[in-house]
Amino acid sequence: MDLTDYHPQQPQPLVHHHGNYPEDLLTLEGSLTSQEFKTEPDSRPESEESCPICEDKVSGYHYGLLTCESCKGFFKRSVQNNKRYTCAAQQSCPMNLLQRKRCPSCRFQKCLAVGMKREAVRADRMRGGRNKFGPLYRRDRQRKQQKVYHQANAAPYRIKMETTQIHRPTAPNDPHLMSSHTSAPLSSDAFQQSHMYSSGMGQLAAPMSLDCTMNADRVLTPLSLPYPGLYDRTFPGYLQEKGVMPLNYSPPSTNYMHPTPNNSFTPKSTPASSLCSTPSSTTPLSEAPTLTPNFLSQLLEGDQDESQLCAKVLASLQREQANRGKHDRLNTFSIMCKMADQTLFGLVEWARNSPLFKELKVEDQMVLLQSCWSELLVLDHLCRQVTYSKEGCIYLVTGQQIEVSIIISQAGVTLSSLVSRTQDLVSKLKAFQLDRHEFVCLKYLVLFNPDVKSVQSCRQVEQTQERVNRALMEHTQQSHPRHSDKFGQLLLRLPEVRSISLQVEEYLYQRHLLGDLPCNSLLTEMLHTKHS
DNA sequence: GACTCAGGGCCAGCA
DNA sequence: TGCTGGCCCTGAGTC
Repeated sequence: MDLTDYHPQQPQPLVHHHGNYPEDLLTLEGSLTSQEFKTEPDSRPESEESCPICEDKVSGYHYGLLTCESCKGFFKRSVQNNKRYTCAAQQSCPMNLLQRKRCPSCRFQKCLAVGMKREAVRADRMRGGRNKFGPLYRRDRQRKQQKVYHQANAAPYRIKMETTQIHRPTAPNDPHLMSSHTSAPLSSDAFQQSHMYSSGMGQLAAPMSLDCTMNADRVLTPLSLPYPGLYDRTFPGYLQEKGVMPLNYSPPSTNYMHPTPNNSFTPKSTPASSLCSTPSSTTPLSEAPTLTPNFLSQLLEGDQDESQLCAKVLASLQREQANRGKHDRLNTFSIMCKMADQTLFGLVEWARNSPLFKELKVEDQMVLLQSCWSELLVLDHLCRQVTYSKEGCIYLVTGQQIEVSIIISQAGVTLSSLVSRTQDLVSKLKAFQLDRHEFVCLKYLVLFNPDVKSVQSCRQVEQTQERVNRALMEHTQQSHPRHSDKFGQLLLRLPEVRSISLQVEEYLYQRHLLGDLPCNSLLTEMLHTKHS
């Protein structure tokens, strides 16, 4: 599937799926009865794993993940020869061992979607040696080993969530899960055992055919968290996902309404691709001409593709689920972490691919990213809300919306205030008609922070920040000449972003200390680095 | 220094 | 003729 040519109007699932994704991973059909992920639990050893692209036998780690030899070669040739494929069909061709040759476009897009990395293909074509993804591969292996261990040890503590969902008055195919289900009485399900979910998220989760299990750590974890639900406030998307998107998560395919960037709702469109879609006259994103188009274009270059991120998250969750037994699914908090982790990976990738960022020393790159990762995550969430969310709702990276009022009504004091705080920020940014240029500038301003300790090329960082600052100022002046204060107003929002992000970090760190965070995640590494 | 393993190259087979 | 995919080579990292 060629994402650049993606047609949102096509009647596709919420998240366009690639090839042979299990149908019910992506639809809500039979959510109560088909909660079980149809993919067979995969307990096979790594060597027998199937390629995430074509299901052929995996031959090792290639360009970022375990793939077969054939997809390795295909990906290498495609990148090296700078191939531009076009899909003759609907950019959703099935991809398996027999059909992988039929559509190189969809094959290549699937390679990217599941996480193969262009940058792992060496530009200098040097042979041999190890690549820079060594730690990533190690982490992946550790995670797999952990899964095996987990499967062997966690079973006795599991509490199936389905038992409490069975009685929910939930229309399985109802796309408006959040709104139509959130009013359902909160079952006394295992959610409530969790401080994480105690603020009503279980309720939100339930309608989404939550099939999460309670792992040993969840059951045994003390309920007294210093910041219950903070994560939810700051990452409402993830919060919803934790209920909304268990690994057998099935985005509604039939009636689900995908918002277009102008906040209207269009049935069955794909919001994910719209971030990078051609700006329309009604779209706040990317609509304004700029005084510094080249520089702004440079900033926008390599900006994350929402649809790819979406597909990546789904693919990652699917793989995770496939590697687990059906009684050993990730709990919702783990799913949230997984999503945050994937989003973070995307943000790190975005930064590392940025020409401006590449100019910095690697040490400086690391220090800067370690300093601002949580702010980038918050900004990412805010942008998603400004771009796609319906009034009074929170938009998930998975394309679904959840009513804020429901969260607040069920949440504790801290959570409620945080949700309100985040939503206030969203409202302000919406009022400013924050466009994509401005959003990217804010990300760069956060990233290029010369005040970060131990940055060696402080001057360089400062100059870049000033440059972005100027570009943002000029852009806001041109795009909103009547709103002369917009530039200043946007900058004034950054401290609030910072504040929220710090609370998120604090919350996550507390959960980490309680052993709730998945090991070997980028998220954990970032938290560790900052607290060490 | 041997081993590991991931990226690159080669080339027969195929459409 | 160009693409595919299996096999082998290479060399940085690890033990």
